[in-house]
Amino acid sequence: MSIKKPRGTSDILPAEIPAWRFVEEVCRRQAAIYGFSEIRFPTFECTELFARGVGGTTDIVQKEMYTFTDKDERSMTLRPEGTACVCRSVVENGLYAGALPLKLFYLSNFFRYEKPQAGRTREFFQFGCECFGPSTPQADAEAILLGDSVIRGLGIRGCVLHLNSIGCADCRPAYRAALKEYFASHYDELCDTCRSRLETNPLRILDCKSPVCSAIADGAPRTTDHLCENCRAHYEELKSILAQSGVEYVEDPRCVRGLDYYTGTVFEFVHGGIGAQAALGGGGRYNGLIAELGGPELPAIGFALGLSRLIMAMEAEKAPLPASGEGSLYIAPLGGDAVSAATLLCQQLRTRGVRCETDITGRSAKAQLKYADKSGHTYVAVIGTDELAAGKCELKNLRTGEKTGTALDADSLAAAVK
RNA sequence: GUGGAAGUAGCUCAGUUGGUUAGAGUAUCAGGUUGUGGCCCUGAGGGUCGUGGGUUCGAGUCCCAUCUUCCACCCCA
Repeated sequence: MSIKKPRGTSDILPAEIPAWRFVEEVCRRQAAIYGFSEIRFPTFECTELFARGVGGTTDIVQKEMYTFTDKDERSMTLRPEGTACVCRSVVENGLYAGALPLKLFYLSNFFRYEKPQAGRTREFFQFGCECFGPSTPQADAEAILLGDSVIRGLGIRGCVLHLNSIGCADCRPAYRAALKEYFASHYDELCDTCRSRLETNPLRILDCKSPVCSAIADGAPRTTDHLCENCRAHYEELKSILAQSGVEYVEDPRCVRGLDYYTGTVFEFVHGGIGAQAALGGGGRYNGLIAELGGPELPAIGFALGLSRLIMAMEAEKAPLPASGEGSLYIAPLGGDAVSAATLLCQQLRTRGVRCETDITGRSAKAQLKYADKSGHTYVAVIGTDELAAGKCELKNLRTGEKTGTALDADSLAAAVK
C-alpha cells in the first residue's frame, strides 16, 4: 500500500511552479516598493500565543489548530496565521524601539485543521504585511493600496474591495450592547450558533450566511452609525484617501472578521470567480494586540492574501504569466565519439550560463528529439561523425523548424542560442 | 463538525438484470526510417477495479463500514 499525502495538503508540481514563482515575485517586489522588509518566524509557536493573540472565541483557536505536546510537556501549535507570530517577534526582539513605522512582510505557510474545499486546504500560503506605529488613516490606505497593487500586478481585475469600520475600544462596547439588544429581541428566530454568539461575539451574527439570520442582520444597527468621533473621522478620511487614489471600494457593514484582535478599519478583497471561499485576502487594524502580547501600546494595521486563491483568480480570468525568453539547447549525439563530445560541449555551455542538456539515456535520435521538444528546449543540435569531422553542425529551432549552420564549439553555440 | 457527488491503467473515462482472461482514448517506451520532434502505422509495458467486510455458485457491478477527492455549509487567506 503506497503512502499518500495528508488530507488537505497539496503537492505543487513542476508545471505549477511558474505561477507560484510569479505570484511570490510580485508580492516581494510590491512589498519592497512600499518599504516593507521581510521577516521569517517559526513554523510552530507556544500555543498560548494564539490563544491570547487570535482570541479564545474564534473558530481557529477552538477547533482548527494543530496542537501537540513536545517532549518537555509544553503545548506547541503549528502557526494558523501570521499576525500573532509577527507581533510576538516584534515584542520579543524589541523591534518597536527602532525606526517607526515598522513595516514587515512575510510569505509563509500556515496550518488549520479544516474540511478541505475549493480555495481551502489544511496547509496554505499567505503573503502578509503588517505596519506598526502610525494609527493614521494614511497607514490604513497604504496597506490597502499595497494589497491592491499586488492583485492588479498579477493581472487580476475582477476583485472588489469591501470596507468597514468596527470601532475601537471606546465605541465598540456601546455598539456591542446595541447589537446584543437588537438580536436578543429576535432570539427565537436565530440559528443555534448565532444564539451562542449573542453572548460570546454578537458581531459575528452579522455575517451569518443562514437566510433567517441574514434577514434579521439587515435591520441590525450599523457599526458605522455607532462609531465614536475619532473612529468616524478616521473612517471618513480613509475613504477619501482611497477615492483620491483611484481605488474602488464598496462599504460593507456586514464585513466583520473572525479574529478577535481587529479594531477600527477592516477590509476584504473579494473575487467572484473562485468559488465559495471568495476572499483573496483581508485584514484590518489591530491597535491592542502588541500590548496584549506584553509589548507597549503600539497601533498596527495589516492584511494577508492567500497565494493559491490569487492563482485561482488568475486562472479564472486567464491572466497571462510572463514569458521566460531565455533560449536553450539540446545536444543529440549519435553514438560512439559523439557521446563524449556532446557531454564535454554540454558542460562548456553550462559554464557559459546556457541551459543545455544532452542524452544520458542512450536512446535513439528520434526519441531524443521528442524529449528536446517536450522538455521545452528552443534549439537542438544533432552531432554525429560528419559534424565532428567538419567542426560544424546544424542548429534547429524547435519552434519554427528552421535550421542554421553553426561552428561546433561552445562559444559559437552559446552565441547562437542566446 | 454537517450535507451532496465521486473513486476502474500515469491522465480522461467505458464496463449490459451480477457471469469466462477488465477495455478504449491519451501518455510512456520500442519499431516502421543505425542521422532530425509535432502527423501517420505497428507493437510492448502498465490494474490488488480506493481499502476492509458482507450477500452470492460467482462481485468492477448489490449491501455496510472506512479512507480519499470534489462541491457546499461553517469559518477564513
